[in-house]
Amino acid sequence: MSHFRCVAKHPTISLVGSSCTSLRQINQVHTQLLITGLLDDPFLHAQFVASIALKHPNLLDYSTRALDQNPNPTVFAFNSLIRAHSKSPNPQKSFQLYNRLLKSGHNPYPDNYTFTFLVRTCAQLLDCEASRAVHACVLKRGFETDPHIQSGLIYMYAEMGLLGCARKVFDGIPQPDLVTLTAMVAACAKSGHVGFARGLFDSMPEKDPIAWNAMISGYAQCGQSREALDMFNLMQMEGVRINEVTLVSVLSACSHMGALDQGRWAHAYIGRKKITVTVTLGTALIDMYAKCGDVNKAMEVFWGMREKNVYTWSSAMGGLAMNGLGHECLELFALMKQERVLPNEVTFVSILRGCSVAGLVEEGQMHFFSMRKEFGLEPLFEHYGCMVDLYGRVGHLNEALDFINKMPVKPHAGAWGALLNACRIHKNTKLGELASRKIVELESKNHGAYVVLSNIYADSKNWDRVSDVRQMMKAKGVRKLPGCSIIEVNGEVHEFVVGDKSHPRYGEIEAKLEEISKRLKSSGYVANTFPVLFDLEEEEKEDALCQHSERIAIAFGLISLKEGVPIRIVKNLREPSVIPFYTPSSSSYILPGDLFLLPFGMGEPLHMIDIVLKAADIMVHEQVSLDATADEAICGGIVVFYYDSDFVGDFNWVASSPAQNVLLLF
DNA sequence: CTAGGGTTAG
Repeated sequence: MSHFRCVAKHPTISLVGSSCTSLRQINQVHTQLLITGLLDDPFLHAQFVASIALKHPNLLDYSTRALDQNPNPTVFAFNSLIRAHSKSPNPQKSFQLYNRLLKSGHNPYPDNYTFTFLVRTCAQLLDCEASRAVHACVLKRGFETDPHIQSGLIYMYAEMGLLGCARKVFDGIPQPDLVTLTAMVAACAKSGHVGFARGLFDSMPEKDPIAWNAMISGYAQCGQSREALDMFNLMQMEGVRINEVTLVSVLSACSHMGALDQGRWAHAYIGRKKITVTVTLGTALIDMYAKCGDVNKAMEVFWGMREKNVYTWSSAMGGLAMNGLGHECLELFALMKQERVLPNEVTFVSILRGCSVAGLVEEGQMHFFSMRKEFGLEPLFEHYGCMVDLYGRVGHLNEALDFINKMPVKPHAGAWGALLNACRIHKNTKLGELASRKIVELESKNHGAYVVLSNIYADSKNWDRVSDVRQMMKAKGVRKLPGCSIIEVNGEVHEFVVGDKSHPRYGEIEAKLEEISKRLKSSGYVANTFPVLFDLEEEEKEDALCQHSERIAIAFGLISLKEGVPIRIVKNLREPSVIPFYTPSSSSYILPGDLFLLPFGMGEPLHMIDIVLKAADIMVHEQVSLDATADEAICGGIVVFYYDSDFVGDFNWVASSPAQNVLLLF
C-alpha cells in the first residue's frame, strides 16, 4: 500500500473536496472508494475524511462516520475531524473524538496539531474546566513550547477573560514571535487593558498588518474610537498595507463616535482600492451609516450586498429602528424570514425596538412570545428591557410595571431604567421614584437614575426634591459623566467638554460665543434655564449654559467651517447612540437664529445632535424631549415641529420620525 | 497531507 503515498492527492479523493457539491455526488465517490478498496489505505482514508470534514462542514456526521471505515485511522484523520468540529456548532464533539483517538490503539497518539485544535475548541466553548484539562494535557505531553499552541492558549484564555492565565503562558515564552506577541496584544486589549496592549505593541521589533489590526480593533472594542482612528492614520503613514479587517475596525470606531466624514472616507477608500466588500465589511458599513444617521445610505449598502447573514440583517433592522423607522424594520424582518435567514437574540432586540419606536405594542408582544415558541430563543435581559420600553413609551406605565413584576428573572437595572424613562416622558413622578430607587438598589453608582429622577422633579418644578436628589448624589459620591461634544473639521476630530478652554483656538471660540449670545439676546432670546443646572443661581445658570460643550463645539465649527457647511456635533452621552442626520438645504422657512437639533428616539435625551447652520446665529440647549409640547420644544433656539402630513409638501424636510409625529425642518 | 495572531449586529 505504500505506493499510494507517492500520490500527492488521489484524483478520486480530490474530486470529493473540489467538485462534489451534493451529498449524492460525495456518496458516489465514497462508494467507488469502498468498492475499489482504496479506503483500506489509512493514508487515503485520512485524505478522504479530511477533505469532506473541511470542505463540507454541514456533513460533519457523515465524515465522522467515515472515520470508522478504516481499521487503523491515522492521527491526521482524527485531527481533521477535531479541527472541523472545533469550528462547528457542536465543538464539544471534538473531545469525544479525542477520547476515541486515545483509545484507538498504540500507534496514533495525539500530536501538537491535535492540541492546537482542542485549544480552539475550548476557546469556542468558553469552558474553564475543559481549558484547564487541555492545558494540563499540553504540559503533560510536553507541547507547551510549540508556538502554535502557545498563541492558541493565549487566545483561549483571553476569550474567557482570564488575562492572568494568558499572561502566564506569554511570560513562559523566552522569545515570543510576531504571532504570539500579536495574540498577547489582542488579549490585553480584549480584557480592557488597552494601554498595556499599546506598550507591548510599541515594543514589538516587527509589526505586520495583522498586528496593526489587533491594536486598532483593540482600541475600537474598548470604546477608544479616537485612538483607533489615530492608530489607523499612523498605520497609513508607516505605509502598512490596509486590508478588509482594518477597515471593519475603523468603521466600527466611526460608528461609535458618529464620525460620518471619516466613515464616508473609508467607504470611498474601499471603492478606490477595490477592496472586496465581504459580508463583514458590508455589515460594518451599514452599521456606520445607520449610527451616523444616514439610514438611506445604510440601506443602499444593504440592498447592494449579495450575501447577507444574521449580522447584516440585524444591523440593518437595528439601524432602521434607531432612526425611527419601526415599520420598515418590521418589513425587513418579514423579508429576512422569507430569505430563510434564522434570527437570533440580537435580531429580536432590533425587532422589539422597531415595535417600540412605531408604538406597536401588540405586535411587539407577539414577537416577544414568538422568540421562544417559533425560534427557540430564550429572552435575555435586553428583551425584557425592550418590552418595558415598549409598554412605557406608549404610556402603559402600569402594564410596564406589571411586566417587570412578572419577569421570570430578577429585574435588572435596565428594565427599571426603561420604566424610569417612560415615567419621565409621561410625567409620572411616583412611579419614577420607585424605578429610580430600584435602580440605585441594584447599581448604587448609577448616575443616570439620579439625573433622570431629578429631571422629573425639575419638570414638575419640585425644587426641594431636586435638591434632595442633588444632596443624595453628593453624599454617595455619584458624579454625572462629563458630557463631551465632538466635531469633525476637515476629517480631524475635535473634542470639547463643559467649559473647555484648552483648544488652541479658544480665543476665537470665545469671541464667537459672545457674538452668538449678543445676537440672540438682541432678537429677544431668553435662556431657558430651569431644566438644567438647578442648583445654580440664575446668572450662573445662564453662564453655565453658554459653557456647554455643544456650544463650544458649535462656535468652533462656525469659525472653522465654510458657510453653508453643516455643523455636525456628536455627543458621547449614553449608549446606544441615537443619531439623526442632516440634509443641507438652500430653502429656509425659519429665521436666522434658529437652531435645529434633530432628536431621535422618543423621549430619549439627545445623544447626537445635528445642527444645520443657516446663519451665524446659533444657540444650543442641552436637551429637548420629544414629549414636550411644541411650545416647550421651541426653547433656547431649538425648533421641533410636530408632524402634520399637510406640511410635508411645503417644507424641505430634514428628518422625520412618523412614529413620534415629529418633523424637523429647516 | 493538517496548525498559531486581527473583523461586524445588542
